[in-house]
Amino acid sequence: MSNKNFKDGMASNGRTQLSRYLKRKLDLQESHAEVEHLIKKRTAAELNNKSVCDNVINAHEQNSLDLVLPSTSDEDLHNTIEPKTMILPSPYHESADDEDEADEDMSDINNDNTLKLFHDKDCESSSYLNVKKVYVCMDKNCDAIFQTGKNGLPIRKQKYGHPYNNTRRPCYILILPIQQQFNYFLDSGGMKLREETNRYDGATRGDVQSGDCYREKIDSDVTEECTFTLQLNVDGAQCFKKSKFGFWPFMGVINDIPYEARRTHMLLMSLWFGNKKPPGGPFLDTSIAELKQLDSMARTVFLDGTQCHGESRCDFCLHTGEMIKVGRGSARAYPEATTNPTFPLRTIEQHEEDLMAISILLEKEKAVHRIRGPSPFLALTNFDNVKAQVPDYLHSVCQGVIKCLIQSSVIDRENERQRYIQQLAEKDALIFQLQEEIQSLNETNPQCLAKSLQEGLTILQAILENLSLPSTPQQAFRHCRSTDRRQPLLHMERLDKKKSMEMSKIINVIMEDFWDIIFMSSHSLTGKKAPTDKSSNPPKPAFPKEDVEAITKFTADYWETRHKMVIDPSLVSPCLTAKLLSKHTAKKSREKMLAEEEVADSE
DNA sequence: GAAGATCCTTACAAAATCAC
DNA sequence: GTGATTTTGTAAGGATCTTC
Repeated sequence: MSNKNFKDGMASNGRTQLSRYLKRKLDLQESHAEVEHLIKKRTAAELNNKSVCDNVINAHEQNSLDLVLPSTSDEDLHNTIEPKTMILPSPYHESADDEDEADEDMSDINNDNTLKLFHDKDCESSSYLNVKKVYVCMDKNCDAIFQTGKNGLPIRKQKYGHPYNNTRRPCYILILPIQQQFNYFLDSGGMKLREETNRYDGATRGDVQSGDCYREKIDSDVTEECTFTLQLNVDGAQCFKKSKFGFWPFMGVINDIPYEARRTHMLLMSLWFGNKKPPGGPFLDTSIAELKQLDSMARTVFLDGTQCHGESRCDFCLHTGEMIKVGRGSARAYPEATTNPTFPLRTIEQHEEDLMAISILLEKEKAVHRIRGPSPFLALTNFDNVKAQVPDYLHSVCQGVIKCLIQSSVIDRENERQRYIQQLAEKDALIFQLQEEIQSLNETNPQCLAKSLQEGLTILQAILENLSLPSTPQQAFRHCRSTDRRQPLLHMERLDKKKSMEMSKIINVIMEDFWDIIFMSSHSLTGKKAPTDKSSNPPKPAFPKEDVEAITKFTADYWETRHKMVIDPSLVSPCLTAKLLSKHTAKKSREKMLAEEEVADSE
């Protein structure tokens, strides 16, 4: 900000920084007397530097505006009056001494009585960085500014709004001095950083400095070599997940320095903390009532327009939009225009005409081309209310087109999923039908499956007696039944390899006859969890104890009758374990093979 | 009947638990 | 503490089935 411009802004009568709207009114002599009166009052207040309240520029979700601020050189800064904060003129400023008179002036511009409630004395001042703190009513539906006492804290009994409750976490706005931050930036070599980026070659595309709008500003007469431009950004965030309290920083990013420097030299202009969205506040000419309607679009509040889904919401043209039915309600849509040219583009001249029309209507609630009143940003020098706006990336793109595309994709996926679910249900029905057939067959031929091992061994006995192979366990079983048990027996605690294999084969045959691979692969001998099983899965259930005892008894009987040996029952256990292991391995092998086939099919 | 694929059996190792 | 037991995994080889 140049020293000259800054001084002009600080010490002039304020007319040069009036909004175009007010200047226009001045030119047309519609309200010449009242405006002059206002200017006179405000200028006095500014020179006394008693208030910074008008400097608070609250924006709302994900809005970005471009404005041009004349800069000061390093040298100029030392000659500049060191204000506590940078003063941007506002028609709402008033001194605390002539409160009543100022209230009348404010009411001429904005009928919102809430604006009358704020005075500089209602700020809590900080000794560090000259931060001002403005307390706002914590009530959800009230944006009244709390009057503060001598200690800087809100007094309990408030003239307007609700009484201050010091047991509740307060809502407040921190107003940080922009000028002081800007000085720090310049003291840190800001001018040098600017010179580094002032080498646009006309061909290389960048994020900001190669933009047409930016180049137009830079190449125009309104800027000087030491001019800095800013992007204004604001968005809100919760302090932590599920917190009712959030904070909304209003920040300025200096365009005219390298990207990394932009991130390290951001200007924090104001900070809202509270359990609700930030009020337009006494610093802006937006009514509190309209602010209550604000649900997402800060841009509309701070530029004083309708909401994003309102009529003529496009920031760049006068497309009014069309109402379409959505569900049980309706919504405004902006279909692609088929005519060419489509709709006239917005211009600053048309914007001023709209503001004039509004002033004639004197009805704040009626919007003209979605404009309800002059934007407070118009008070900024060289601020183009139309060109300064950039597309609302968050709401127009992320929550607009992209959201629709994602939803469309999700719907396709959901339809596909429903088809698969239906096919799966048909397969399940088929399986259920086959199971019923199997059950029916079992019932008509009960000898196919035994209900217990004991019952099965009885059936097995009947079958074995019809076989003639002496080496089979079946015949051995028959043999063991017919052998004279009075012969002397040999007690065996270990078996040689040949007999061990024979025992394994006998047990394999018995188990194969009575259980399928699913049952055997899903049971272990004892039901204990495998030491090598690191998963959290439960251990396999134990094999039925009575069945183990039956097999052991049968094997012992067989050995006794076949080989005239009394075997140690513990010799049977490894054979059972080995069989269960083989089925387990086989099942795993099949599953692995199927998985590989599925992978191959999918590829 | 030969060749290949698939399944089963066996041996061995690792790790944890249990009984002594 | 030590050895036995149990469970699981891997690898190798054999048995069985399928195809030609």
